[in-house]
Amino acid sequence: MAARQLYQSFKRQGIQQAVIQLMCREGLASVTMDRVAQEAGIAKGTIYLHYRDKQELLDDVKNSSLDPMVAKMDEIFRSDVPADRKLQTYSLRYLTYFDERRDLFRILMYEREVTRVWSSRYQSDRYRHLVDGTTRMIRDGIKRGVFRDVEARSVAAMFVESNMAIMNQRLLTESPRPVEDDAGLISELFIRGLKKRGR
Amino acid sequence: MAARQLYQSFKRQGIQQAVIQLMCREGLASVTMDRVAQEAGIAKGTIYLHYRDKQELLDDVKNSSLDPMVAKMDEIFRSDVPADRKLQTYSLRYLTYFDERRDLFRILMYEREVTRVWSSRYQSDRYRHLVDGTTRMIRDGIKRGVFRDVEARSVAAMFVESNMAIMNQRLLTESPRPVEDDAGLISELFIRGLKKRGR
Amino acid sequence: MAARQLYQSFKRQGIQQAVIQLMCREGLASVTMDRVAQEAGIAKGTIYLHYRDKQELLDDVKNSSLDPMVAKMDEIFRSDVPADRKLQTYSLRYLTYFDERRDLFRILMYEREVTRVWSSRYQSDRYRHLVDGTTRMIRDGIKRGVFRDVEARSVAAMFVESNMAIMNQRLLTESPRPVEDDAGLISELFIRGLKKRGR
Amino acid sequence: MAARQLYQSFKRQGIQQAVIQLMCREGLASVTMDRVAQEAGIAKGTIYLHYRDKQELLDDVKNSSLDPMVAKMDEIFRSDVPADRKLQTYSLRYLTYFDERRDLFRILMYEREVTRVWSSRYQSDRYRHLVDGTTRMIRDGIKRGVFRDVEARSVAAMFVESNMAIMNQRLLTESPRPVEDDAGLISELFIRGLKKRGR
DNA sequence: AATGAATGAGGTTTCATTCAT
DNA sequence: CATGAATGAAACCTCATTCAT
Repeated sequence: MAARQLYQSFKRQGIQQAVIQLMCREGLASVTMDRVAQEAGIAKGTIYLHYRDKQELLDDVKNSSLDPMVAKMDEIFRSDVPADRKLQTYSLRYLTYFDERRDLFRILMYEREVTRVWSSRYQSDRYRHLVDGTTRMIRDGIKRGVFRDVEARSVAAMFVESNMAIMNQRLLTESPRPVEDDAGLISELFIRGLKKRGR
Repeated sequence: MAARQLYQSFKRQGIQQAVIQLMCREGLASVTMDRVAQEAGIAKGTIYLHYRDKQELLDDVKNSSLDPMVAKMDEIFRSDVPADRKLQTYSLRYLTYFDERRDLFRILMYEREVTRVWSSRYQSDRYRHLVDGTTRMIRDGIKRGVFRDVEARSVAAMFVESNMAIMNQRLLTESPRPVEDDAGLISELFIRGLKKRGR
Repeated sequence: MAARQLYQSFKRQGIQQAVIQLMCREGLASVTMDRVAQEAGIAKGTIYLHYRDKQELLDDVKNSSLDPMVAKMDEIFRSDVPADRKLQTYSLRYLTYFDERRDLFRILMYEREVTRVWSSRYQSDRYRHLVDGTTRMIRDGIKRGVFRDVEARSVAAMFVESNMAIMNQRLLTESPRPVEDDAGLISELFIRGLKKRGR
Repeated sequence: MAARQLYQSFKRQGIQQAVIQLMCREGLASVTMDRVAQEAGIAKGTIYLHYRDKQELLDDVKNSSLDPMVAKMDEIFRSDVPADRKLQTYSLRYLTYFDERRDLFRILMYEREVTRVWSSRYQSDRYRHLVDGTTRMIRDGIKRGVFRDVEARSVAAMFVESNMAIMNQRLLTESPRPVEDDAGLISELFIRGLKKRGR
């Protein structure tokens, strides 16, 4: 049984890899079930043994590409450091994650044909999860007197989006400046903005 | 001559309306050239007298929906008020614009099939235009001693994206709180973050 | 009345010219009624005042391009010189005619898209006319004892086609040899082939 | 493997047959991918498993109809008989080939809409191949003293085209005379024309 | 006589999905 | 489990022709 699961998982990974290769090499327009099967070295019908339909496959690729990032952020949320330190770490790890997968995400996010794959990030569980974690983080900062009293959820959304903004700018820049600089810029701005007056 | 232009423009509006109706009612997947023609009450071929192809039509819908917003922001950039005041006005007008077209944009931005219509907003002229204007605004604030010395372009990107973030949150919320509250939140955060120390 | 006719004829020439320009410049695929009207500087509907439909227009272009050639050959048929001399003149004038319109006919005859315009040359009146004239010419030669007794019509067909063959070879050759050489080759071959034994 | 190939070939033949049936019965205008599929009793999409596009299908029909003829002529070129005898055999076999497929070629060659299928025969490999073979044949005849010294290539082109001319005349004639007569006429003409003087 | 906007039938091609082997 | 040939709905686009002005 466990063996079965493992095998399934292994097969799915091969198919996902094929999709990613194809997307990176030729754009989403080339990601047809035919081409995916060909690239994965299996028959077209076999894909349907692992995925109900194409959408499920693409969603799986999406999730597999971003879940590790969310896990990394979760680690930060759970870590035992001051809230302002967490903000700094979040920005640094977030930007670094996309930096290390530049080739994949540059295509995933900007190729015109790809965009449709992504359901709006704003209503996605993943986005909400990041905002939720950040919200708790900020509330914790407020409770501990590190931050002043603000509407935590809205600020969290802005923080998450600001990191996205810079991540996007970096992906679009041929040679972005050191990741530490950008991460520092974001976190400093928010830390200042959240600082209690007179402190 | 002018009459011809006017007529053309009138016809194009009718087609755009058909696209918007269709998108709102049934999602972008239903926006086929056949359906658009049917909805507009004209023949399929007639659309092609006004638009070279489907992409051009969709782009036109996109532009017609957002250009007025950009124009509004431009007014702010050109206005003669202090930079911090401009930030406040930007947020208020920006959020209000989308509030007033909730029905259109809720669908334009979240229907899975629609997304592809939008070339990535991060590399679009419109996005760049907003960031450019905001950058000049911030630089002006720095020069006049209203803001401390920061990397204006990055902060501008964050400000623009933060407004997008809140706009998105509002669209997704059934009954969002007063637009003034959210606008105030964003601008206050950035004004604080940009304030000169000791001031 | 005569003025009306003249005007009609003038208009038709303009349209024909447009077709020829278009075919030479962009290939038959670009010869749509829209483009023809545009090229001729008139409205699309106006073409239909002069031609029942597109086929009639194309046929007119075809005829206008080849009728002068047939007329030239007719002159030869009617001329008062020995049959063998006529064969020589036919070849020379025929090849020269196409030489002088190389640009037009190279496209008219070899561009894949153009071919369909031509109804088979073998059943065309023009082809038959040439074969008929040549047949009479050969029969005359036989009657006058210049040629031996052969099935005139078949030989005529071969002669006409042989001239076509060489014409085609010349059109396809970048720098064909002197037209006199090729014309001489054809006529000499047939004159020999038709010569009475022992002569 | 061999079985797969055989099956593919079998399927393609079915599709070709459908095209031919359709062309013969209703003209090329009726040869749409829809009708072909219907006639072949398969789905439209299935055709595209065998042919990249319509052009490839039509080319295949063309080639399959004419390749056997070229093969027959090649046999003659390779045979070990005197050059003048080869000319006779060429004409006889050539005319016979088209006689036996009268129904197909009468439509393939004269239906107005069909013509476009044929890229100009003058620049086609097939035409060149025939002219090449005939050229070698004539050169051989010259070398062996059967023919006088002529520009072999031009004469070959004329011979090939003359056979075409008669073939065409026969297709257009309801009841052509015996094929031996026409074949004899052509070969005799050329043999005489190529004969060394005084022989 | 001239215009040119409107028509809409008709064409080619793609590709996710199924199912018999 | 795996295969891959077959399907057929559906999409986009063209362009000859008409007709009200």
